[in-house]
Amino acid sequence: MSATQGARERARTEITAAIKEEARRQLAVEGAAKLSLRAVARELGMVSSALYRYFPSRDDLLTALITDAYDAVGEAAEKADAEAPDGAGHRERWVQVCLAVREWALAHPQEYALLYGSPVPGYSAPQTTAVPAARAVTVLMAIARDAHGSRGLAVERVPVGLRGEAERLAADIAPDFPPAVAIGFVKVWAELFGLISFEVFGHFHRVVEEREAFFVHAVEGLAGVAGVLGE
Amino acid sequence: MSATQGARERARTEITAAIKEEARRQLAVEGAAKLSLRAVARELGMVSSALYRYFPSRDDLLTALITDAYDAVGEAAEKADAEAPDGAGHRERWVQVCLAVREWALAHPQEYALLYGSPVPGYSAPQTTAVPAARAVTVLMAIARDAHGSRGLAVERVPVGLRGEAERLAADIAPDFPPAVAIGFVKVWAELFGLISFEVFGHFHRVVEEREAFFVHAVEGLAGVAGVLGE
DNA sequence: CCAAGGCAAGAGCACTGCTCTCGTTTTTGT
DNA sequence: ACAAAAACGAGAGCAGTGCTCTTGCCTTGG
Repeated sequence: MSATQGARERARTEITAAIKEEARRQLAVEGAAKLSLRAVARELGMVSSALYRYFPSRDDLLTALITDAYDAVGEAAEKADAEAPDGAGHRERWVQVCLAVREWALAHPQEYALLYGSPVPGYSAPQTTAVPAARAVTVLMAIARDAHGSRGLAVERVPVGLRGEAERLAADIAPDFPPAVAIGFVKVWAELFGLISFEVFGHFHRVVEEREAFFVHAVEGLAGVAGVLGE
Repeated sequence: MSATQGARERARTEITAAIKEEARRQLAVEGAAKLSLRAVARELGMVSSALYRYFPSRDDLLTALITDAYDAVGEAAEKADAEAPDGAGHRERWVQVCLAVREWALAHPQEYALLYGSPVPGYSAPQTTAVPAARAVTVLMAIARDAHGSRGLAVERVPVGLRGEAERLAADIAPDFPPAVAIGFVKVWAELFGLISFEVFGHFHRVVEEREAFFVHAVEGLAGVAGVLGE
């Protein structure tokens, strides 16, 4: 909080960062299952019990990594949107953001697995991760919103049985969205991560070869479902 | 192989099955991360080292569970298709099969996570699981094939940059499919599991409430992308 | 300046996957 | 039918894990 903090406090934040960094390193190499508190401590030249001053348990370390990872993917999405060329249409922005998320996932498969793979313990982080988790989706939502504002939105109709859910959903996540757009958006959100997960988790092995082109084609289709048209 | 096998051989298959059964039980309760060989052995009244006569390692036990799980979801899909009413259109069959996969996943979340969540070790099963893994997708492919045969197929066009990939893909997975259908089918396949994974892994918590209706709406949309029309 | 609290270290507990050895039992080859 | 070979269960043991507790040191705040 303050620029000049006590030496002890500074040491604490530094060591905490070092622990997370080393944990992230081991996570990338061995995967979440084999992430070992003792190994992290060993590599940092401290004894394992000392590490518990910083993280009360292994799961808390993992939760911290999850929060950071959500932030990282959110930042990648935000950066991609910000760097989109000025004249870019909504669909082009959409594709660029999706590509950024995919590339982050491919570059950090184990961290991605922490976020969108199997939930490791019982339930790790209920509320703490909610805010950073929303960053990436907020970017895509903003694009849909812009498309909506400039009438670049066209969406399929919602079946009657789902109309109540659609209205409730719109009210919850984006009150300015028409219910049909809200439903379409959630669909697309989940489907996007189906595409990324299949690629990251190896299900496209010996199936899809030109993966980036395939991905772009797919998310262009998804943009249509979310109602994000071209220019 | 033979109906009358030696007592030893019969005991072996029985014990192997008992081990997998108990492992599956523990998997459902605690999750894959905490599945313990020793706990399984303990529950079965044998010593842990004896278990290694049946599975060379913990990962091999997991691989066996994965194979069985692929078979289970494949069987669920096949059954749903077989039980579809006689006059059912292609789209209705499609939805029923998707629902069956989803319901299996919701009923066996930990086993589902083994298949479509984070790949646990490095890579567990390369070729062994390929055949059972294909069962479910084969069912959906058959529906698309039937739709194709009765001209119930209409699919978006493939961009030029992806045309080569589309042809190669069609030749690999379904030579009787037009390239555009093959591409659309793979897209839909991945997106379907995005929907299921988000629901099973809890990403729809406090987002989607009427989940079955939402799912049906979503997979009806996917049917369209795969080119499977109504009646 | 001194008590209070944060800190690192070590020992220790209960648990894990896995290996090896050692008798016993079943199957197999002659 | 008998001996050799293979399969098996039990136990001890190794290296590793998450986590707790106690013991001193040292930086803080009053």
